[in-house]
Amino acid sequence: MAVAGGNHRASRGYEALAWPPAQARDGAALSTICIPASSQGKTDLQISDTSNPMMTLLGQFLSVPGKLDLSEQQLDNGSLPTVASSAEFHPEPDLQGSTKVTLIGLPLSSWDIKSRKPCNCTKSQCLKLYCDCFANGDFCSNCNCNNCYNNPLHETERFKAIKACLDRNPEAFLPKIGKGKTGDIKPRHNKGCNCKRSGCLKNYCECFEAKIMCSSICKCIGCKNYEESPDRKTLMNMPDYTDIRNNEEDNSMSTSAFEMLSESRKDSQTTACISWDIIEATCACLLAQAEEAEKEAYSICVAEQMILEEFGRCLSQILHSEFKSQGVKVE
DNA sequence: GAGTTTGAAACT
DNA sequence: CAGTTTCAAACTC
Repeated sequence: MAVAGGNHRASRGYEALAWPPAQARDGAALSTICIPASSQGKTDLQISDTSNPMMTLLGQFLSVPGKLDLSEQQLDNGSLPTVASSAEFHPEPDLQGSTKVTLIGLPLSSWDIKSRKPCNCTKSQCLKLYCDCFANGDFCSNCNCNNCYNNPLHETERFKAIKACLDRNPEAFLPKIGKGKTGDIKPRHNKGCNCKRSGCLKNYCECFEAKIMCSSICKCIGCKNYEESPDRKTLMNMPDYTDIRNNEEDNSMSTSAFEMLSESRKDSQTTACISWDIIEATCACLLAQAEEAEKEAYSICVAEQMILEEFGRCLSQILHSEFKSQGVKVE
């Protein structure tokens, strides 16, 4: 997910969105976002400040169950609503362990779901991207990890870790496998791999692991993971690799989950969905701003402005991701 | 199951 | 930004 933070503050679109509005800077209470649960698992947001075009726009884009109420007091004392503890946060019953969307609200591909395995982290506390659970935006569940902080009992630490990851890389939680350039049929790794010794024909290679070819953006050395590679063809003829061949057939029909989602979203205009992890990450960013303001002993007014500005950046990034996934160019 | 290899992520 | 270290998964024996 591309929630803004750190060096990402001058993000594209932020200025154009003109957030926060002037009237929100003079000590007014923070806007409240109420997200009523629905039997279908999602519904439109109810925005308390409907006179605010940004909030209205948010309401059009966000569609999640539960209720998230960001009050001034909560931000002041750091008691942001959390999945585990907040009396004002009512998640769906299957929130944990069965999240089927990524941090930017995209459904997990079949590959993502299939690859969901218990982690074995020992040193990272499951709060770094080394941990697949954390990287996928999930809590650890039925894992074999030690000293795990990637759970509802350590949400403060988890928020901070998410914030730190997003500061380093605003796209840290975006799916690694994307659609590629406009017009491309097959998916490709968004960053490309950097393999040196595996020939990109072992699961060490993220491209190979995702059952896709390496592309021009890969920086691999001695790559054998390309269409006409003899080594790759030999490998594909081995019995254990039937699923890779099937995956290629799927790709050739241009029906990846990612593309299907994009197409369905185009049809539905502005309907979209974000995960709890987006909300968590956004809260983490807001909390960080509140903590910074407190640390610097800023006035409540300034603190509110900082938080609102951060909120605006988060919204900007969420919308950017949304536009990007729908193929809408926003500059 | 233990040890080794690998490359992404994190750090300097 | 490049080089180094850390980390956990993949792999080998």
